[in-house]
Amino acid sequence: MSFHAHDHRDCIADGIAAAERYCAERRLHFTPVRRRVLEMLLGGHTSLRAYEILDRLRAEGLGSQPPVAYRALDFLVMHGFAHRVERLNAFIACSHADSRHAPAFLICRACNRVVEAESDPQAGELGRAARRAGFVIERTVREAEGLCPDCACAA
Amino acid sequence: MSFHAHDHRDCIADGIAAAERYCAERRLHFTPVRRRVLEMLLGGHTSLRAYEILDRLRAEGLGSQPPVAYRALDFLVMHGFAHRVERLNAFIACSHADSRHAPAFLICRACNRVVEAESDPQAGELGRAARRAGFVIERTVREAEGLCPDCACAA
DNA sequence: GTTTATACGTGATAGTATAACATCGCAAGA
DNA sequence: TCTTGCGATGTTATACTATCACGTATAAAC
Repeated sequence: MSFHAHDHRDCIADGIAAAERYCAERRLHFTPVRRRVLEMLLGGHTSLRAYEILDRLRAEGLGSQPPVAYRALDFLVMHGFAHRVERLNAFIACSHADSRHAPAFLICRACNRVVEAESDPQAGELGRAARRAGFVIERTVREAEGLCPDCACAA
Repeated sequence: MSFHAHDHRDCIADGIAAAERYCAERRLHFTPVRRRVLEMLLGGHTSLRAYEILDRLRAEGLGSQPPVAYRALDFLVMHGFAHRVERLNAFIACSHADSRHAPAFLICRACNRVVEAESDPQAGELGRAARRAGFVIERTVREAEGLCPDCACAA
């Protein structure tokens, strides 16, 4: 996944299918709200904020109070279908439907697109600093803000 | 700076002195509110949230409304005396009073101490992904959450 | 001294997130 | 079948984070 165009319907269908499989295997409930929120996140390569999601759920009669959205997002994040983008206080569908990983994000401040790269939690300066300090890493946040190729050219 | 004990009064005095020098050189106003907020941040190796800072300012008669705290924090962050920790929505004094740099943080989820390491914005998986994608990095967020040596042993 | 730019005071409001408790529905076990 | 327990949802309220807008004060520049 990069900043290039592609047939986006596949992203949605594949993402939903993967989540269905995963939940079926583990006897998890892939409920209507959870499915719908994942569809929304898969629907674009920009992140969505919790209240944008809530507004859409409300419009569809799937829930009207903040906890509805946050619970669905918690579920999706916990099981790796979505990630939280700390820098934006927002959420985005996972691009690597496979296993657990430490996501890294490139965030375009002009067009708001976000692309995900994988990273090793123990790698880089964080890993080095942790080993030096005797620190046990459980989770990492790696996000870069800047300009995507399209917006950099336009600038 | 690491998770080890040290004489902490020096941290505060040195940090304030450096900020004074920097501001004097550039004709910036190191006002009472700004100084006091920096002292608070230097006063511990945990991060402080904006409203904790605001509460203390209020108690000292230095301002009672959110913008007072946020303006001071904006100033300190802009000039590199403090950093924002995205993962915590909080702020911490800069440990490297020197020049501009891309901070990386190790955040202990048990004792809330935070230590800062330096990093190269273009390094690591973010840098690689950016070069591959043609993405121009302007700012990076690198934060690891986990257990510091003390808390890892205690666990 | 006047001008100008910067900082501060203040009230209002926007945006993000969780606590707490009630209800519902389904599935495992008596 | 019953009931018991668990996970999910509904709902109210509230906590926490951040900014806007506008007026005033202060200090440096001219």
